[in-house]
Amino acid sequence: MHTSEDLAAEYSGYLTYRISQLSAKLNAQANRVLKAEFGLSVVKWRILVLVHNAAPVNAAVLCKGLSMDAGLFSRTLKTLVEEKLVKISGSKTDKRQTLISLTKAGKQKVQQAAPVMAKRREQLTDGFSARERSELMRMLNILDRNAAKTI
Amino acid sequence: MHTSEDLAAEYSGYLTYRISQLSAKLNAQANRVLKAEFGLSVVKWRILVLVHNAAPVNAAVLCKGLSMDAGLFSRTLKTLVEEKLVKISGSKTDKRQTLISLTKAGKQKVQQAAPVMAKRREQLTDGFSARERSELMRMLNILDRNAAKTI
DNA sequence: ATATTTTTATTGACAGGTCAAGCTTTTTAC
DNA sequence: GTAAAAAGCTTGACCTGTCAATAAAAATAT
Repeated sequence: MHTSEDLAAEYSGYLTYRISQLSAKLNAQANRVLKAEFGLSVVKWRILVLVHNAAPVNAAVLCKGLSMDAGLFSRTLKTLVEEKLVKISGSKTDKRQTLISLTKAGKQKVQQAAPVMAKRREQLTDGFSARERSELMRMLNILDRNAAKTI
Repeated sequence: MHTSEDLAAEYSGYLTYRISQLSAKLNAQANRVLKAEFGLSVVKWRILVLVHNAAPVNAAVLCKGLSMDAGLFSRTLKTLVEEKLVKISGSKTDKRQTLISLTKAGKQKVQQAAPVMAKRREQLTDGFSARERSELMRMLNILDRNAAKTI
């Protein structure tokens, strides 16, 4: 008879599964921190960060930049507007677009959360040398490229 | 004004984001292949593989082995039973448990899909030396451990 | 100029996944 | 031996994320 540890060990050789597990863990954790301390979700946080660095910017640019689904973006943006963290205005040059920027409260939120999230990222690679860190990034790049052409 | 490429490049230094993106990409791809060729999902596939290697086994062991939510597992198992890929029977020794094993059709499905999925995993690390492959696994282990204690 | 195609954004429908409540059975503590 | 706690599983409610359909505006082609 197998124990759950046996099975976990067996499955852990599956790279795709490993990555999926790690991603889920990191995501759940980030969501917990963001919600508890700032009332945010990961999706909201990502949008806020990009808007902070690029405002005023339209939805299509953000969606592509984040590889985010347009529907998810649209709905999340709506709640961010309701929460008065971002504000939108119609573009003069293209009436389809809505230009997005942060409100004062939105900027404050980003400035509060940024150091916490940065620290979290640093802790994640605790024990990595600078060389290993860049090696990891290089490997992720290759995996990403291979994933694009897989099957 | 920023382009979506600018934003993507900017955000790509965020390790957690990179991992999340890669994971989503791999997951979507696996789902496409599994659905198109075998009528499966990733969740179903993972369950089938573990049951194949460990049957007869109960739900709790599989859930822990896959770090899967018990609710999701229960519902997915139900459809696998309806699809006649797995069969369940009550345990003699513990009346709470249901023992899970594959039907003949379930075994066939695993045997058909296994090589396809194995090839996919191999392609993913195309260009990696054996050393790099194990180095990647080592790094993922560290990330996983660090994630456990982060914030 | 006008017709066609593409882009931008929103919406509805649905599958994937999480969380808490509840029920039965087993284990633990006294 | 019985009460309390924990384990195994299911279900309901709910949130996230994906996909297809739609509508308006802009770009392109002829």
